[in-house]
Amino acid sequence: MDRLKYRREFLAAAHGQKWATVGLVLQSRARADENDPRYGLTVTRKVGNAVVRNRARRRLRAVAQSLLPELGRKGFDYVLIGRAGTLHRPWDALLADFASAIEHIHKPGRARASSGDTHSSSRAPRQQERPVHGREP
RNA sequence: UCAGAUGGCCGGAUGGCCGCUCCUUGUGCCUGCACAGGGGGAGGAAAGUCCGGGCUCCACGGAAAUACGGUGCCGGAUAACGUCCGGCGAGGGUGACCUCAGGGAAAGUGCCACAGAAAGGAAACCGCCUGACGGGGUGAGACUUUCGGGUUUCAUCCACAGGUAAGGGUGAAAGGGUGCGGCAAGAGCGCACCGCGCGUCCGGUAACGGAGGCGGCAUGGCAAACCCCACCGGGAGCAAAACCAAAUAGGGGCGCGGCGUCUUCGCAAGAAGGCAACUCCGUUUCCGGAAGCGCGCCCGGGUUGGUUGCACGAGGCGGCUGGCAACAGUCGUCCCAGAUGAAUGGCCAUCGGCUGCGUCGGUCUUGCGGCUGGCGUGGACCACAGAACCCGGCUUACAGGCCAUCUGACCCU
Repeated sequence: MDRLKYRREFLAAAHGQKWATVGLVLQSRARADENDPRYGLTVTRKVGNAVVRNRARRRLRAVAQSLLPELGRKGFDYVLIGRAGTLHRPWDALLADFASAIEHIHKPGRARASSGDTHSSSRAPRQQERPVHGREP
């Protein structure tokens, strides 16, 4: 599974759908293709020192690698953001956090952007999905 | 046994399931990737980025000076250091041992708050002492008297003039300290010892130490105030730097072509021919050149991606030799992280540790309670902390534990 590597990809995801839970914050963006889902990780200095940030990032990576193949949709980028609760959240609860977050993001009533249809998403005025396409070459 | 001192070391373990990265071997459509087997994969501080180097680029005639910055007892170690080792001196501790920004204050300038009389070529606030033929007050005595007093002597107080740094008081610090003599009272005024300074001899590579001599106290403290002296230092940093590949707007260079207009052919694109030259320069024309234009090529720079730099090194471990040691030499052996939105792990179980509670013992104590051991049980419990070019240090953080040597008490033999 590919990971996000460039700053502009993270910025694009930050403008997409977003859902926060106790253990993590999930952001997503619909790409204009039908490739496998990708993920990126973000843990800011606010969470703690380098050791704490590394541990939080590894837990989030394990979450993404275990659940994303079945829950992630093709053509989507997901960014998992660590928070203070990521470190001591029980493992099952952390998995449940991710599952509920991805469910909320793809819920049909929330935004039609979740359908993966890029043309309808550009017409939807709820979220700033449009600059994503403008930025992509 | 208890309390310490110094030095060194470790800093969770085992298993299962699922993953990451690098190397290597094999197979496969062998470019790139996939699969399988094997192997490596965070620290003592990886941290702070405070010093010193290697390496890279830039600058530079060797270098020196000025400025600026740093270092500062002596000797040694080292690639180098502000580091380390061994000494010296001063201070602290019963001791093992620890601490020290430890050059120069008779080169100069400056500062020494508050308090205090005075803070630096001394100074008289209190105190102590002396003074008369003199001034004032009080008391006592003597003489005299017209009984109001007067004269005079002594003591004492005040004022005055001087002497005095021993004492008090102020202060971080008051111009050597202690003792004896001396003196009106005092004072290095004299003497002895200590301190200080100067030179001699001895020991030591030296810092420095020791002995004896002279001086007779002059030279207060602060240099982490300026400063002086000695020594060291060019600047920036791996996001350094080199290379490759793309796609670009603009820049520079080279080469070629060309400009306007008319006619003919052609739907057009364009072709052929004639006439002729917009701006600048060579005074003008001719002619030539240059720039503006187009095309092609090249150069350099920036952006993005990739590769190198980049892990065989002032390398680790062990032995021997030299040295008190830091360390050096030599022999053997080993290859030991290499990520880049950043790998080195996620989850579970068992053990271990820590800690709270309960309970049962042991021991010390009058007791409260302390120490220690067993069992049960609980705990988002598990120190500080994550390589980023690499080394040598320093500093800071750190649950718990181990080892060695040494010191001081107490007990036993």
